[in-house]
Amino acid sequence: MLTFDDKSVLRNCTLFRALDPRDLDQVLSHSAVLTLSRNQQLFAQGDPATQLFVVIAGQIKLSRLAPNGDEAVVQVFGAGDSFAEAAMFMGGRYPVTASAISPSRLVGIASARLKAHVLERPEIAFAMMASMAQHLHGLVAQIEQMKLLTTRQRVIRFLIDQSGRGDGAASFELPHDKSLIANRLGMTPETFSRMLAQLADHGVAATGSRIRVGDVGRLAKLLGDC
Amino acid sequence: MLTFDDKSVLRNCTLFRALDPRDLDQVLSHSAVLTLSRNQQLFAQGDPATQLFVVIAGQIKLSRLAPNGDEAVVQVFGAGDSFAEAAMFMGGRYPVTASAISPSRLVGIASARLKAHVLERPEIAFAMMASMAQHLHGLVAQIEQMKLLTTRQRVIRFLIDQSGRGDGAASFELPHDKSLIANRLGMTPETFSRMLAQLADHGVAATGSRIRVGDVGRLAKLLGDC
DNA sequence: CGGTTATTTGACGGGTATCAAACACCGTGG
DNA sequence: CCACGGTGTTTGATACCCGTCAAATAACCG
Repeated sequence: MLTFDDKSVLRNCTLFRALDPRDLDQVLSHSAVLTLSRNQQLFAQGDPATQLFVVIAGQIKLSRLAPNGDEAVVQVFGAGDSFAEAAMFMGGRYPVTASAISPSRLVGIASARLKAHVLERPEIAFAMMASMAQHLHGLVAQIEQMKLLTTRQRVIRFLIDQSGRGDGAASFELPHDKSLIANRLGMTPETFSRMLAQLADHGVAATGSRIRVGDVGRLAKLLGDC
Repeated sequence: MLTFDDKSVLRNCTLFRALDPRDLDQVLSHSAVLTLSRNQQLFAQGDPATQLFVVIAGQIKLSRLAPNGDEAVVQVFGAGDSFAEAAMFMGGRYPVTASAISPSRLVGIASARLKAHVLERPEIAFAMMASMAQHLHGLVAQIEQMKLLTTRQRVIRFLIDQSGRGDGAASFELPHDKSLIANRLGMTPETFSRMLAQLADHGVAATGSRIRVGDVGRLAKLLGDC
């Protein structure tokens, strides 16, 4: 059942922000709330796609699995993010596997129901398309990164992104396990660890999952040099 | 001006296939036809995004440019494909650069106009979302490739894809310059050339842009081995 | 506290990028 | 028809980044 806090997240999430409360209630009237423990799978690549999801709390990772067991993390979503909007148009199969990387709470919305709503209220379609556009942009950025940045540059860029600032000092927690971050950045955990160690010479101190950057601007300059 | 042949392409393209002819005419009533010569740019990364496009003939590449001039090709579209649907929801800026890699003909459709149509006919929104979903899937597949396949595997997979078959012999033309293909696959032209040369031992003969594969199934098996 | 999982560190080898030069291809103009 | 410049492709030699394997250490959790 949706709590009051749940609704507050949903009212402000990217996908539903533009909807008026009445429409939102309509959409949510038959939604299911799900709770996942760490590492629990939500759906697997190839499963029939019947719902899209909005994260209320926790973190969900979308990944693809190779026959040999290797995993490629495609995206990670947190509170307020929605995913699998595309699924309802992809011939009914999820193209990725989704699992929780921390205890999570989310709502699942039946695609069929949502389709019906779109026909009545096209504004919902705009919200979905905006959300999909954002995902597209994220994937494009990722491809760009992998194609024209070295591992060191990707790590630097990741740190700058996480710092949320353009210059000065910063301190923050890594959003999840280092090995998962390494995967997201397209490198091995070993390499990620080494890069982090190297950056100590440039004002980056890592103690556990806490990162302290002396000067973000200096990192940005380092990015340019190569 | 739209010729009869142009319309025939548009009627069958992924984006408009589901539309009834009357709606299509409506949508196209204020569209612009564009002709681009090889290497001519359609729009640049950062330009205000006012239109989406459908390719009638030729090929368009979407790429991102690094400050140092390096280029990352993100996708290549041919006749019947549409692109930049997402732009109308991305704050008004194209996130990539688009240019023709062969003489091309395309229609540009004003996003504002299309938005208005969606409000009247939500079915159009479904078509757009389906198209965006396909793009999403393509990008996910690309990320997966780069993350868990070696250069050789990517070349093999590319050849299998191009062959359009699952087994037996095949012969086909490469869709464009080898250096562009190399970029798409995330490797240098030199490496691509060498990989192709290596594959001669496995029934792949390349003479110019014509590829002859002795047995596609054998290639698929090779993919699995590593 | 013990056992499991993450992370670090080291040594090593191979796969790719890089640089450089030779070569093929193609449309142009003489 | 051939010479010619430009572009694209191939081939070779070299360097080095990064993945792999292995072991030690640290962090985590019941």
